[in-house]
Amino acid sequence: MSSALAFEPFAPSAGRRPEKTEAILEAAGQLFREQGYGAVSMDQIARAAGVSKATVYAHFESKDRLFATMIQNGCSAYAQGVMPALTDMTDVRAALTEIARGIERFLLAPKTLGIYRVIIAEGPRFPELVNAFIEAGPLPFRKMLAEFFEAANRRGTLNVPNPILAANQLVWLVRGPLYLERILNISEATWAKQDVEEVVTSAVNMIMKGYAPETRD
Amino acid sequence: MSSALAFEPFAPSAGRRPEKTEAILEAAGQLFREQGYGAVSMDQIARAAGVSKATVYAHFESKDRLFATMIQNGCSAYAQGVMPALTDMTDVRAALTEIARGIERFLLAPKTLGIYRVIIAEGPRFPELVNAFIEAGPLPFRKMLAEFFEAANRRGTLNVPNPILAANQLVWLVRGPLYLERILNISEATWAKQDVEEVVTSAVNMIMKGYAPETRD
DNA sequence: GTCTATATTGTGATAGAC
DNA sequence: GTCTATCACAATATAGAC
Repeated sequence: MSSALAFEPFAPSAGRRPEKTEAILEAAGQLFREQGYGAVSMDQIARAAGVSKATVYAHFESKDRLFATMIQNGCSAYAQGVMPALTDMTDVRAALTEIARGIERFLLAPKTLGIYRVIIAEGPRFPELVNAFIEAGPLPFRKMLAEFFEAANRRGTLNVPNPILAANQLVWLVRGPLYLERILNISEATWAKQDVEEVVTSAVNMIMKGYAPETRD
Repeated sequence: MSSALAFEPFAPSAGRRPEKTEAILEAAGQLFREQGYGAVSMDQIARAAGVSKATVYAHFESKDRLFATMIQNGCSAYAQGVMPALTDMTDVRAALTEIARGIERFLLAPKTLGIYRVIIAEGPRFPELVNAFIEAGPLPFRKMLAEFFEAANRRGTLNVPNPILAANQLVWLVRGPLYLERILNISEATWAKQDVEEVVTSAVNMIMKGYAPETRD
């Protein structure tokens, strides 16, 4: 029923109207991200896209394939949106703060969290999808951050023995304190929420102090 | 179809065999955690538990209710297993290391991650379940860690302006670098995995340096 | 290609014997 | 309470007209 999905970026225009393909993908994406794979029917998708169910099947051979294509689409956006411009390296604190804000803006955005939700949920059933997701998003992002730390090492502005680990730490120092409350939509009454600015500032401080060049220990 | 679930710890022995209740819950728990709510049928659960489907319905009035009870069960285990004994406070580094190891052992265990997977996946459909989960697990754990940092403040061994934030940071400094690779079962080839000991040691270092008492900045 | 109407399978839930 | 056999329905997928 699954497990044999190809991952071309989706070949358009074999006679099909691109506008409808787009509408179907967008509707499916929103529904899947909000409600998950199992809870969404092809009828709902067709209705939300303003087409008939048969048309959906003319564009995508199965629900599995539509789901896979939607994730692929999201990953492309992920890979693009997640790459901030790291031009200015003169002020490390400023650069780290910029990166931290980018992490908050993108990795904690509802759309990104929706993709995470559905990838985590359906990962066991779609192993190839997990790999495609990792390679399109987290992996290049982690690499880019590691390169930032390596550059700081060369300049002597930081002392980072394991840049990959430091990249993960920075991501999760920002993301972690806000992750649960956002991906689970926790009510304010239940869970005292964290202040975004404080999370960002503190994360930058932790990295600066933890990897300060004049370490005596 | 959902949204009105009560959350008593499940009243047993209204004539039902406790052993079968247990078998059903265990089978359902494992299947739900591994495959998610939608992908598991009541037939599968009955077969895995070694009973008939009608028996499952004699013990649990619906699939929703069975799911909710299973999550509740998992949360109790969560609340118990997650609370380490924080007796010795003389050596802060040793205490932090012990806590960090506990985080790795419990919050990254397959069973815990399975509960997270299914909670994240079905959260939007079961809001009450999310609250119950938060109050049974993450909330008391965060509070306990925050109290640890407050105690360290009083002793002067650490200087932590926001103990709740610090608690989140410690959790995610350990959990974050290992989270994706474990909850998504990423293959070694795709994602260079982190070394557990290094993650733990570095997390403790970050906290110690970031919240050292003699801060000059 | 796109629609309406339909075939078919799987699944949540139940009736009735013991 | 537990089983076998069955219902009722929803959802994936398709046939056939245009």
